[in-house]
Amino acid sequence: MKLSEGVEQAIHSVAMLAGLTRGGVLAAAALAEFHGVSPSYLLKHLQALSGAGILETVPGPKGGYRLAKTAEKITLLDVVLAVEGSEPAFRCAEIRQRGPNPVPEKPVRPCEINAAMLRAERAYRAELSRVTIAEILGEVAAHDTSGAVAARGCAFLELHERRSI
Amino acid sequence: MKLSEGVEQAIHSVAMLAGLTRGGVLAAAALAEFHGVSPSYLLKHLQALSGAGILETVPGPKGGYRLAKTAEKITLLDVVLAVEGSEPAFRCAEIRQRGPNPVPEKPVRPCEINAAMLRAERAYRAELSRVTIAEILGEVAAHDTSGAVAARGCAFLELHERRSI
DNA sequence: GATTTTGTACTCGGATAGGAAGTGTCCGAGTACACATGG
DNA sequence: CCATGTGTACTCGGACACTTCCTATCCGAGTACAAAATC
Repeated sequence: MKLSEGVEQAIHSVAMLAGLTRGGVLAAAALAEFHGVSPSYLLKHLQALSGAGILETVPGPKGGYRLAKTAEKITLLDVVLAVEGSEPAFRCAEIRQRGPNPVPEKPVRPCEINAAMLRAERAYRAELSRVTIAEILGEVAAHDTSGAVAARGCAFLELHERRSI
Repeated sequence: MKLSEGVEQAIHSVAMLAGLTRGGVLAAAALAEFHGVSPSYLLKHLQALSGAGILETVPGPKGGYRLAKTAEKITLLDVVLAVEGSEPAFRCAEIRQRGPNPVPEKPVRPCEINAAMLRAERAYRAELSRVTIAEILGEVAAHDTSGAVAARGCAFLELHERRSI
C-alpha cells in the first residue's frame, strides 16, 4: 500500500503544464529542473502520461510536452492510473482454492473479502476522480493571497515556455 | 499502489481464527496448511497482527493464535494497517521546495495535491473500517446456502483446534 | 506408589538470504533550425 | 540575392544497471508434556 515516488512528480508536472498558454510546450528537462528531480526518471513518467492520452508530445528542437486535453477534464485518478497502472491494489489469489481442502463448487462466488477490498478501492478511486487538475490550481490560487506561488510558476513558464507560432 | 500478498493471507487467517470456540487456539502451521501458503511467511504476518493487538499468542506445545478481541471489533482496516504499516500511501516529498525556485514562505501551506490524495486515502480507510470480520463471516454464511464452505472450515477447526481446558 | 527431575518435542520470535519491482541512467531515432553552397 | 542541400543541435523514445522492499527461509528462546529416576 504505497504509491511510487513518480506519482507526485507526474501530478506536479501536469499541474505546471496546465499553466502554459495554448500552443505552447515545455521540455521535460525544464520540468525536471523546476522540480529538482532526475530528468531521465521524470521522462519515464511523462511518457506514461503521453501513452495514456493525458499529454501530447512535440518532437524535435523547440519540442516538449503539453496537455492533450483541458485541465478540467484531467482528474487525479487519470494521472495516478497512468503512472501506477490500472490493476487493483488488492489481488485476490483465491487462496480458498488452495491447500488440502479447496472450495469444491466450480462457479465459485467471489470472495467476500475481495469484494470488500475492491469496494474500498472503488471509493478511493471515486474520490480521486472527483478532483480535477483545474480544481487543484483553483484551490492553490484561492489560498495564495500573496501571489508568490503563482508568480513563481509564471516566471518560470515565461522563461522556458516555447510557442510554436 | 499495490498491496502485499500477505494482506490476503492475514485477513483469511483472522477470519478463520474467528471461527474457533472461546479458549481455543490454532497453530500457525495449521493455518498455513489450510491456505496452502508458506508457514514461515504466514508466521511473519501473524506476528505483525499479534504486535498490533489483533491476535493473542499462546507459546509452547498446544500453543497457537487466537483473536485478542471479538470479531465484531476487528475491522479490515485494522488488519491492513497491521500488515502494511500505517503510513499513508502518498508521501508528499514537498518537491515544491526543491529545485532552483523553492517556495519562499516558511509556514508553507500543505500542498493541495497532497491534501487531495490524503482525502482519497481517508475515504479508502473509512470504507475498510466500516467492515468487520464478523460481517464478512455473516455475508459468507448468508450466501453459503449449501453450507459447504462453512462445513469445510468447521471440519478443519474440529481437527486442529486446541482447547486449553 | 507418589514426587521430583530431566529430557524432548513442539510452539512462537527474530534475524537471515533470494527475487521482483521501483529508481535512476544511458544511448539511439527523429526533427527543426542554421549555415554553407550553388544558381 | 535567393533557393537548396547539408550539418548540427536539440527533443523524445526505449533499452540498460542499481537500490529498495517484498517474499521466502532458517535457527534460537520458551513452554508443556512425558518419561524416568528417586524417595
